Amino acid sequence: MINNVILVGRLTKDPDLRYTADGQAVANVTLAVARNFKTSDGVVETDFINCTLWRKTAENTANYCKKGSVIGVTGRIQTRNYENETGQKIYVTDVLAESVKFLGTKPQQSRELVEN
Amino acid sequence: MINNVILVGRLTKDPDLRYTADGQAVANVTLAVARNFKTSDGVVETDFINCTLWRKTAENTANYCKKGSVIGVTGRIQTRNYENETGQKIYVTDVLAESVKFLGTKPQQSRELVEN
Amino acid sequence: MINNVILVGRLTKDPDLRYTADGQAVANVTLAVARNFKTSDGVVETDFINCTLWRKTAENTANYCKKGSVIGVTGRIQTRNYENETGQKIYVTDVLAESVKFLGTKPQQSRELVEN
Amino acid sequence: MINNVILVGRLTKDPDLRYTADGQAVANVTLAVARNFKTSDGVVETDFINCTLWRKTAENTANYCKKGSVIGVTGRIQTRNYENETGQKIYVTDVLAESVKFLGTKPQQSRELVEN
DNA sequence: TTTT
DNA sequence: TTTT
Repeated sequence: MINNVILVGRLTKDPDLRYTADGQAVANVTLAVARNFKTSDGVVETDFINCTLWRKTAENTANYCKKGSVIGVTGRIQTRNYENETGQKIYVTDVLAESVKFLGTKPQQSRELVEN
Repeated sequence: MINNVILVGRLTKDPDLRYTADGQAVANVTLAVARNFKTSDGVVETDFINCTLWRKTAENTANYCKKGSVIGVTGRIQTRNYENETGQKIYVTDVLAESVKFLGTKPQQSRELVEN
Repeated sequence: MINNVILVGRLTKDPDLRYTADGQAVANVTLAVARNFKTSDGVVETDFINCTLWRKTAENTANYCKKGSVIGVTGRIQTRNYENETGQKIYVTDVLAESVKFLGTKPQQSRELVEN
Repeated sequence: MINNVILVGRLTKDPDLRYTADGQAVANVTLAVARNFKTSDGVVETDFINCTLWRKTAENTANYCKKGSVIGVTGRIQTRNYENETGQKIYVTDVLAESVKFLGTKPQQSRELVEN
């Protein structure tokens, strides 16, 4: 079945790189992605999307990107759930990155050129 | 910023259609999307992805689709959070559908034709 | 740079499988993809999109699909150009498939559930 | 049927803005999109993808972008054909833009962070 | 709360 | 836990 995601957004903090027990690099980042439309009272909201990166992609992103960096991510949505300490079921959704592209770090004035 | 999702999967239950106070139709569905790869022990896992549909898209999907229907969804990831009764912060991620395509209901033998 | 395509459409003819001089399987297919909107005079038009498949993807698609099959393709747009016999420059654009998913063969009543 | 494209690339020249007989703005641009992989002899090739923009999207892109600008485009592939003066059938494929996002103009050091 |  |  098809499951494809493409994001361009800004890192909310430095990538958090770790290694699994068997030595696989893994990093988690959160992308702030401003919406292209406003609420009824004119506010631009932002979605905060968690992404999981593996291996070289994780290491390279940790090396080249930091809080505020603009990156493009392609990947797929993944879901899982677990029970927390209090026995409550917690549902987790994030994006498993297949590729990451570094798009810059400057106070970049990205600008929406569409109107429908 | 860019935020695009494309999914093809199966409804885990009948669409749940409601109306907001001001009369907007809204439906929630969950798509079961089998992964295209197996775990290290050969299991095909499935992601369960919640989608929110509005207006005509919500009504049409509720009319034409049911548990087991295969649909294609394009849209964007949205996130929000709230505090539950016990004061715990709950993070919610789902897909805001922009279009929905009905792709059939049969015991459809979808088959992956890729190998990398 | 980012270049991602997702298509669901119908094969206009049986896949055409060949092998390169060094034994790589390659297949060309054309996908008929009906548009989700009508012309000003109410006609639904169709785009005919050429796709190139390689290796296992080519062989599996040739084995499992035929004229009329509905498939999903993810991949990227590629362009090239050459001069024909009369010295005229010919520009060619097609989709390099990264994955192909077989979605059925029946006279499938795919139905658009969106309206904006 | 599904037909979705997402591109991030660089304008090969200034947008070419025109108006149809009935006053609709339309612009054509070509995006240079470097591939994320090399040929067998280590060359990074580039695809040159024609895009058609309409109305506000056309006008805004013509106003804010120029040769070298990096933009993100979402849209769909469209195909058409015609006979040229010599009676030869010419097939044309381009991307009908649904949204355009301006991502900067600097000699932007976009960098691929993936490896597969 | 999960579909075939 | 949120970026500019």
